[in-house]
Amino acid sequence: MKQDLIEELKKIVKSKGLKYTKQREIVLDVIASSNRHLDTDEIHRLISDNHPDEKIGIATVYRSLSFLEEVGLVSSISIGIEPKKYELSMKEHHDHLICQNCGKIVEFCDEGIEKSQEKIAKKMGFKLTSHSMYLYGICQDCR
Amino acid sequence: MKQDLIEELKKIVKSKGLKYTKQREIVLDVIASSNRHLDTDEIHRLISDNHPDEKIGIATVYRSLSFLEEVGLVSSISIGIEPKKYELSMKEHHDHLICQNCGKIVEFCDEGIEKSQEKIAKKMGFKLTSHSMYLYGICQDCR
DNA sequence: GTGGCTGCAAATGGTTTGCACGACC
DNA sequence: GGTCGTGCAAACCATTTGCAGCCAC
Repeated sequence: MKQDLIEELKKIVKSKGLKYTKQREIVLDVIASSNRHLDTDEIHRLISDNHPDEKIGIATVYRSLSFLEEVGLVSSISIGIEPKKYELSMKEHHDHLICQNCGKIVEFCDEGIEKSQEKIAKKMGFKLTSHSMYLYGICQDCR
Repeated sequence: MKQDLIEELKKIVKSKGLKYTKQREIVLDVIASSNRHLDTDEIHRLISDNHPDEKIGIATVYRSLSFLEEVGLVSSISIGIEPKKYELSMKEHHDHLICQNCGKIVEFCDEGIEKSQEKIAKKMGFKLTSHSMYLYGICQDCR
């Protein structure tokens, strides 16, 4: 599955007449390998940890993240005072529950909600392409 | 309703032993008066427009926004490269359908989805306070 | 070979902070 | 009167950018 992502990246890069680089692959790999949402700093740190042989400048991390987000492989979001966090966007679809106190993000997927969304879109004459949903609240640990 | 917010703000401020100031009221008022999500710049600009008599430094805008967010009167979010945007968190709830072609935004509210959200939150141990949902697609006129 | 990409360091610009004055309780 | 809040400008710092060398194609 991580391999699929890399193939996807290669395809995108080629179709745009751009270059495939180890750096872009590593940034994507780090995000794909994490089961959490990562902020820029964590991503940079994880690269040093997981790929000690490679040296990737912070500027390249930023450039890669922008690139990956622009082509739709990753997406980012920032809630309240939390720093911007990145995650894979091709990951099986999911929505988010966010604790307003500790910033914890829990992912979930609900068939019923997906169906309702389609129904509403149709009623309004929209052809849906994607969506994002964020539920805010206080998690068990913070109450 | 805007009056209710101001009362709420006065109560919060008093309960914390802090001071009630015109500036905090104006920042809250500007956000409450808008039907869109506003970024910091727009908020600062709107203050100059709607309250030409008052001069509020940008630093105060930031401090007021942090304060209002901290006490839960407003909330902020940033998705992708979009700048951080603020909105009332107590506002009557609604969701959004956005046309990716012409930018049209249609608001709606669906009872079924709200119910499903509550159900999920409960299952995950969250106490919900609010949520935001954005459906992206192409509207009838643009097809 | 050539254009895009990287690393470095400098520049940028949005956000925060220190301080003295003014406003609120 | 004593604090807290504000305005201003300087400080900060995460992010972006310019440039020379490097690498993928």
